Amino acid sequence: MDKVFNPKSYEERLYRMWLNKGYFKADADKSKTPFTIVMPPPNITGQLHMGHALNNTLQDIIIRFKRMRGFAALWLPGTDHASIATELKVAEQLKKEGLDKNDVSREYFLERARQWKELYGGKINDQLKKLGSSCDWSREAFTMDENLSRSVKDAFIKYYRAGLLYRGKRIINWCPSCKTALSDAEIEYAETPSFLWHIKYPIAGARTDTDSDNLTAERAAGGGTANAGGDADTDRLTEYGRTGGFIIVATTRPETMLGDTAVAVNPDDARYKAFIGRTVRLPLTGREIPIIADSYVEKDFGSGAVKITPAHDPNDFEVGQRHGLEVVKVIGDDGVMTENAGSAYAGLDRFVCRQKITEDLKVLGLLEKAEPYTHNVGECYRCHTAVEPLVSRQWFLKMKPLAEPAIKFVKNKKIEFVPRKYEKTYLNWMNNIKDWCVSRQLIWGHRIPAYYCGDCGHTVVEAHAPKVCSACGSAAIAQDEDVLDTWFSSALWPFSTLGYPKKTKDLDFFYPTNVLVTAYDIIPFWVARMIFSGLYFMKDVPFSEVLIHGLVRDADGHKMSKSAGNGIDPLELIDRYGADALRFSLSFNTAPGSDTRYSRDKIENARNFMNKIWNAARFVILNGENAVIPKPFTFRLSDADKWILGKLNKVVRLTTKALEKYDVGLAAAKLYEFVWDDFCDWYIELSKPALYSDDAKRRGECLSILNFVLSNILKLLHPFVPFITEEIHLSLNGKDAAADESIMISEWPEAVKKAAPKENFESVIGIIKGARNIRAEANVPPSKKIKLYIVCEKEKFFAKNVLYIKKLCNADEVIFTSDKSEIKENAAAAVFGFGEVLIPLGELIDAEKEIAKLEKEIEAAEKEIQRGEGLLSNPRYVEKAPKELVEKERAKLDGNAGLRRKLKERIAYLRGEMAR
RNA sequence: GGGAGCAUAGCUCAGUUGGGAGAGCAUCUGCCUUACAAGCAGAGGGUCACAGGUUCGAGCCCUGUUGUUCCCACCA
Repeated sequence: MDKVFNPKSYEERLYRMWLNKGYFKADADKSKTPFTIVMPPPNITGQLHMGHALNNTLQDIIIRFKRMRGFAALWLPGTDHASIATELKVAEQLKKEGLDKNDVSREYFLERARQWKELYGGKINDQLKKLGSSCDWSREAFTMDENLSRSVKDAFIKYYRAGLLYRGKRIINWCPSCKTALSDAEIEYAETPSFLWHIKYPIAGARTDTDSDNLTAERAAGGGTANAGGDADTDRLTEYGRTGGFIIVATTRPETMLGDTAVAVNPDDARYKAFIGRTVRLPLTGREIPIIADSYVEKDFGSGAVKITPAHDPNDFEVGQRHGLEVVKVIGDDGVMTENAGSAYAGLDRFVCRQKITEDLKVLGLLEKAEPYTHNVGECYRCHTAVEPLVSRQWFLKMKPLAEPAIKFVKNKKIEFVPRKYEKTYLNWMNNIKDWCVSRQLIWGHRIPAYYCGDCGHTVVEAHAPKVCSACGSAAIAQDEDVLDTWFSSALWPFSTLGYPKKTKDLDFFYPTNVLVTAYDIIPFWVARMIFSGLYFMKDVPFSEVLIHGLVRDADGHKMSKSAGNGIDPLELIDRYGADALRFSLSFNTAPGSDTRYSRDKIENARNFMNKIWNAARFVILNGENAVIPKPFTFRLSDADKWILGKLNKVVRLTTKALEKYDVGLAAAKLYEFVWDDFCDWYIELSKPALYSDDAKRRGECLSILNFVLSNILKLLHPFVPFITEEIHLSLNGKDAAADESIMISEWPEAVKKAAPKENFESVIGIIKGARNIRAEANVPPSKKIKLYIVCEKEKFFAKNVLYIKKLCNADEVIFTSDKSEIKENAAAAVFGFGEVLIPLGELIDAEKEIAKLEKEIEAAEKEIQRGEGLLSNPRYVEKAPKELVEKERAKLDGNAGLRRKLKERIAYLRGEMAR
């Protein structure tokens, strides 16, 4: 073994070795129980970030643990085509070559996208390998592979035939600059200061000068600053009930008024009740539109009356649907006003038009006021152009029938969320679900398998294009231009990757999968959709558990992101500290499901721990050279051996239990504590007297236990830190040919028998700690040897372990006594489990200081006594609290009373000494 | 606006069914003791956000308040 811990010297080599030996491969081996995890497929545009590192570390810990537990453990990796993200990258690339996405053919674009995927798509998987991910790369899947594309087609066709897919008009978010539809997730909201314009809409039949003809006349006459008729009209504004008045509507987007097809008020709004069913004359157009009642309108916002523009607002669109309103599209795909906007406005940019309309309304006296107003404006996440909601034709998946079983199976605990609280996030979303718009106006993705007849309009949904229309026989058949939402194929991932729609052996064996590991932010997008898809196509849950983890944030609690520049690059961390340190830092000191703030401290601490393990192993291996080492448990165990084996048993149980519950944070913490505190700080130190002695037999026995505990530690730690544990495992067993196999395929440790210590070895440790404390407080130089008195009744037990005490306290003389009065020296004392430790300090002792210290201890003891007496004198406590607890309290009280007595004796003694 | 979470040591966070508050980092003191200074030994540090309630007993359960974070919607 190298003298220094240097992960770079072995990580790559070991990963290659694992790959070559085929340890990651999982077969449908009927003699074993399957355990399956499908990896959340990273985007092919992805670069490994801390989120991926956390996600995949967790999965690798679980799958390595299960593999060691004897399962046919499959971790299935793959990548996602990431429709829009990739399309943007490719379009960007084309742009650099002076090409516009819209000017090249579909085929050319797809070819370029495929090339892009070949070049960059595998990058993230190479990065996952650096992390140590033990996935079965032979099964690596891609959402646009032939098999998976077949699943997508199959799913679409089955949904369609079941009547769950329909085509309809809906408002979508459109970027007039990129000229593409955007999904909700691709919109960013920015607080933008603007105005809330209050516009007067004349009740039809009233005398007004609002027709566009009049406006033209007004302009021709050179007017425009004031309107003579305006003042008279203003008087009428507040008198809603009077014929010939106005209704005031408030809007942040005046340009859309040209497409208004109604004004809506709340049905319970007393101010407007009388107007419902009447009409207003839409200013600037002269169109007459109805006043309708809809509960969507809030009485207290703005004027309480809303202009309804079904073509350019999602909510208005729904209102329009409910009331059968006309949809007038006044803004085009390019953000320019259409002919429907009228001759005065057609051809204007939407924002120029807004300006002109407010001016025109002012001229007409129809602008009541412009109130400063800050609101959220949706922007294209890429070019930050304000998105324009537009009506278009899309495919929708009916969600209600699919959501129902998806809710039921979670409520019935057929699928469990870990931690439990995320079930609420899921159910909340499922219960409020709307039909899913699955079509996207993009090129890169799964093209919708729908064909339309150019002659009769007949629609056919088939895996292959029909030659002629089945309805009219025409050959003019064209496929739908759109592709499917990326999440449509992701939703099928747990079974499409295993061969669906074919009934393969793998699908039969590995489905349903066991646990899905992902961050909470994609529960709605992905987890929910996999659940209803799995239930629909496989008639079974896609996984029985969902392990949710949090996000990795920076030291200040902000989300790590490229644009903010606060991200830490996991590859750089691996390079500098090693993959194991990165992995351990992500599993240690974290709670399931909550975000972690990540800073350099954490990985440095983890690296230090790796270094600790490395050196402990070196200690064991170096001492074992040329030694005859018997098999463990073939000899009489020392008290220290029994103690460490008892501790090992405990940590085996705790770690196993924690990992069964996927609580890696707890498992890591318990292992850390055991390795560092119990094994390194105590057992290794305790082993030194034996190892440095001339007793070859005892030396071998001690080494036997050291080897045993160390090799168990390595196995327990292996899922967390696979590289270092493998490297040490191979060195440790270098001489033993049978054991010279990878730790990856070794068995998970079980608790051993014969380990429980007969006597409480903890009190030996107590003695040592007490003595060290005295030394430190009294500033006894570490090199100075001391004399130690142990006052207790169990001399035999401690005498057996006196070597440890001498070594670890640096004492050259240990004297046992049961009668303290025999000690005729000036000494400082400490109390341990069964008695007291005294160290004669001669001139070094400061009696005053010692007395002060003892008095403080008496104070503490008295507080405890008071507490205990209080409790025990309370009859309700004695009556109701568990008996063992009451007994424990009584014993404690006795102990404290004894302690107080001893301390007082001690003070009296010191005072006597001082008087002398 | 709807929903969820969080509030514990200077910092980052654990704390299982209610039964005397823990870790890592940081701080202070002393040590290169032949595995490890990326280390060893020792020490200090908390009104468990606030106010009530249930209970013999509350960091934990209930109600309210304050602060804070996230998700969804995006209200003209």
